[in-house]
Amino acid sequence: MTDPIDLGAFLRQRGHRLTNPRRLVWDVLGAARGHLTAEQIATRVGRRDSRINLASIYRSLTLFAELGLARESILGTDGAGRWEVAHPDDEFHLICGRCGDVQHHGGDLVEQVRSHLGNYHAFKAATIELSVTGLCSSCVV
Amino acid sequence: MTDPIDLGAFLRQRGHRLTNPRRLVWDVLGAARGHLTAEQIATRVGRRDSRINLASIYRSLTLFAELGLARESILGTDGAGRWEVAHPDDEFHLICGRCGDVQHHGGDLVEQVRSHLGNYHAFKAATIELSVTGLCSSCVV
DNA sequence: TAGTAATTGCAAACAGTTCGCAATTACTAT
DNA sequence: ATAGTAATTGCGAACTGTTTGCAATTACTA
Repeated sequence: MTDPIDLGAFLRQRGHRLTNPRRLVWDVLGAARGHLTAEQIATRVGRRDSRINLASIYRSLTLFAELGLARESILGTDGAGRWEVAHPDDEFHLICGRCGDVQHHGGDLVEQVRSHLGNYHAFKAATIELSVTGLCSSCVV
Repeated sequence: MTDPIDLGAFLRQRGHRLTNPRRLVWDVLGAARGHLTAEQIATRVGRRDSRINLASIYRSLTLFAELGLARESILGTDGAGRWEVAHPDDEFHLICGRCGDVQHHGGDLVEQVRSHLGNYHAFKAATIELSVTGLCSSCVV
């Protein structure tokens, strides 16, 4: 649980408005424990206000990403973007090939990767997208 | 440079046929130094035989992937798949945010990641997709 | 060389996302 | 509280990347 942000103030400070679509998308994103596709977000938002359009979901997500509030990653090869509340960069994704679930993991792994890149490859990493497909502990049987 | 494969024999052994689209896609893929989108492959194949359809490019690529000859990865957020000749899993991608180029790198980094996952997360990794966005040495200035 | 099943080209379908525009709405300054 | 104004929405239509159905073609086998 990170600090609850005052979304209205945050947006207004940057010249944006707090609207219903944005509030609901933000709520859904915050309540989700994992990654959500735009479609999933739309469904959950729609349960609360069915008038909200899919295009507005995308627009909200794009805005949140620009403001650093949310994050998109392309996980797996199904071509759909998954969204989540922005988290520090030092996390990676474990995608179970059987149950399809996406787990987050923190720790020093990504930091190791970052220093390796700097030391051996003279590459200044901005974002590190580390996605691993495999079998999670409950599926490996 | 890996061993030049006899594509015809390889395919026939597995009950497939060597066709013009497949040969040309394979040639293009082998001649490319980096990742190619399906569109790029289609353009290059088209220079050699303009009758070849985009759908056949996709079908060839899909087949090659199933047979382990080629590999798709979703790099960046533009949503387009990039294809390349299959390489051992222990490589990672450095995507330069300025010049847009994609570099391959081998080494022990991916192996470190794999063992970390096994040791600390009980996760049996199948494919490791490690993509890093940042600034490459010539762009970091 | 003929037979047959795999493969192609084409066009149409599809999924996910973006865009143009008129109608609406949140905020600002009275 | 209210009116004004620019940001934002909903809608549908466009767009990109990819897949699919099907008749015509083609590579392999015998």
